[in-house]
Amino acid sequence: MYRHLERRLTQKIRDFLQQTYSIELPRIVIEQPPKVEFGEYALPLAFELAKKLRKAPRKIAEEIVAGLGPQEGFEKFEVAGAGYLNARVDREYVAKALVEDKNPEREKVSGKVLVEHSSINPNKAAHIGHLRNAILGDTFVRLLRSAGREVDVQNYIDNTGVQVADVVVGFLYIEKKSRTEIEKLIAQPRFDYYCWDLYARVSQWYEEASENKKIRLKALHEIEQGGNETALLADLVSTAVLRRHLETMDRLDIEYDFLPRESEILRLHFWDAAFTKLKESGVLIFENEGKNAGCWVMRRAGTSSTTETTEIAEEDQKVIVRSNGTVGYVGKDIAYHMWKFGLLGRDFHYEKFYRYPNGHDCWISSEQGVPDHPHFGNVAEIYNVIDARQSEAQGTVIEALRGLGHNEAADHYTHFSYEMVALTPRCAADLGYQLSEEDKAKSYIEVSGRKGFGVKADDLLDKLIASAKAEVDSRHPELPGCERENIATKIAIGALRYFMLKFTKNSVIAFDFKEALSFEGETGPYAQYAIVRATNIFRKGGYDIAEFGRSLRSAIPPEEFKRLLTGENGTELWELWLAASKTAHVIEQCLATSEPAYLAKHIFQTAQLFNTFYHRYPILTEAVEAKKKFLLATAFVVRRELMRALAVLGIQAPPVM
RNA sequence: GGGCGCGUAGCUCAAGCGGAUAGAGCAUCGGAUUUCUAAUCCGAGGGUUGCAGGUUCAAUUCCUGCCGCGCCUACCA
Repeated sequence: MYRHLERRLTQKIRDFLQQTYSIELPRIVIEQPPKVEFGEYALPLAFELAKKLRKAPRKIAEEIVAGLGPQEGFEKFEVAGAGYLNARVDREYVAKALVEDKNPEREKVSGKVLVEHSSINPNKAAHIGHLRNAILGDTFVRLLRSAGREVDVQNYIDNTGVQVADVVVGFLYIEKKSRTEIEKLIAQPRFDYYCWDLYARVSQWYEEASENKKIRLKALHEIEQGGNETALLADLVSTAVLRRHLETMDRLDIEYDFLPRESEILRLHFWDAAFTKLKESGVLIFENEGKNAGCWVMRRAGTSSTTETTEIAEEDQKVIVRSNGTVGYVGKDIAYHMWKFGLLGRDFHYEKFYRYPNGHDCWISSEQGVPDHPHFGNVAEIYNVIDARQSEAQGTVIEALRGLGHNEAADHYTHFSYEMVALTPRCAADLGYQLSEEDKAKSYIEVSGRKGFGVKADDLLDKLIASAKAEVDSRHPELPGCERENIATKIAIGALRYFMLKFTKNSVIAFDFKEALSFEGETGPYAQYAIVRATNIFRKGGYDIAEFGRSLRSAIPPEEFKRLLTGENGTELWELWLAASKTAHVIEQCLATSEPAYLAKHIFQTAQLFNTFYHRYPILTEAVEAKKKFLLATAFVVRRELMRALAVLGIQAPPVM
């Protein structure tokens, strides 16, 4: 509703400026006044116009106010401060629309969106850094879907890289395990934990003797080649770990539609198709001299050519194809992204891989595939949720697309970049790691899978559930065990997802158990609790919520809204209604800036307002029937909007807390 | 060396492409008719927004220079 009125206001001002001054402003800035007493929208446009019109800002604002005339949904316009144009909405109008829950139809944006997130190396358990990626990605998917976009979710699996090779080397050369023994291990719960430790040991083992590193290289080649025992084991291990990753993410209600694997990119020769096009278009250049002699190189993203020649300075070169003819990671990524946009002329084969409890199937790439499958790829727009360290590589892929002449694809390629999750020195010490003096002085320490240094996703989730469970047990001993477990799980997910979303993307999260395990203050459970409180009001009062919602349209006469939402107390209540009206507006803002944190903040603020309201107004004991109805309507609308917004963050409120 | 990002309360973070008195949570201290469950609420203290200039009616925000920190900068993936 808020968003709807804002658009209307923008249009109105545009028309007015055009008619009165024949001025067209490229952008009409609309802000929110610091206090609701000043109105709901503030426009500083008079300051901007002052120079053009050679008049005092205040004077201009006065002219605009005088000339605007009435507008549906608005009460009035006024001049404030040195020349702000403030708009007051018609509170009755907004409240009525909220009660009726009619959403003004938005313009449909067509074209499929592809979001790639998670992309965890399938060689060890997922850790908190992966959680941030997956939660950000999944939330962005939910934001897009709530805005009516059609979205495919992909999780890229690098199953032929060194990291998988390392674990296979560990099984074969350190533990000397047979295939049957490995299969037995896979059948055990949390095979990914086993690999976590083994991976750390292998990394150590490489340091011990240089010939060990040669074994690694041999294993890597065998895996890339395929059709041998090492490759078979790599597939066995990586598939098992991948399955574990899907299970872990499923605990957080994160699902994928398709898992493209590097093994198919290799074996279906995606690179060959891309290589031809890249050579033809001159994106790739064969280097004859210098340290990169014999390689196919391209210009690194962010470096600009100083001369008009095709030569690239050596330090600006990015090797795509090595002198031995093998292609590196970026090259495969270019081919993969050409496929995403339907520009490669090749496709994967597909088969089903994982079925979620709700019946949704997750597909995986394969060499053979099944005849009947959904179509992936060939989309209009893509978002890659990949951490900030990869921004140069991402930029290089975009530049390659541009070089191939696919500017439109490049324009619709978004690197959804975010910063890493690190550990506070205290947290690292709690986990039992020896810290150097240098590390202790740092504000945070980077996690390292290679060193086995980090917090595993499942461990964190287990801890959160246990901690929530203890609280639920003491509060609701009367409930059956499975229900308490259910509630604790919802609270744990709420806490974890909110924790990962409340920071803006480009701030490094210094992870700390105390903060992450907190259920008080700015946390997911705080917002869930507000919803539970609203639910309790209806339950205790003997109302059926759904039925109450249906009866609401006719229950309160419009003039009652006007009366109860004005005056000093009314304005306080109005702030809550106003917050509830902003869901669509905030979602739109999150999408425009690729920043889910705005929605998290908004939910928290709304929950805060609700809790204040809850304390100030005892509803069920309210003697005046009309006022009671209105207060119930307030609780109903806020509850509905909070649930809606939390659902977009992938958080559900439990029935009781 | 070059590129990108960051520096805001004791701590962790906000602040809508420059806007009105820079806001939250945690921590600390002091309070809340035993109520629609306190996973809550109210209040207090705490700031020269790293430093120095510049642009502007207006700078935490933009520009320049310093200081400090992080990441990237492999014929590894």
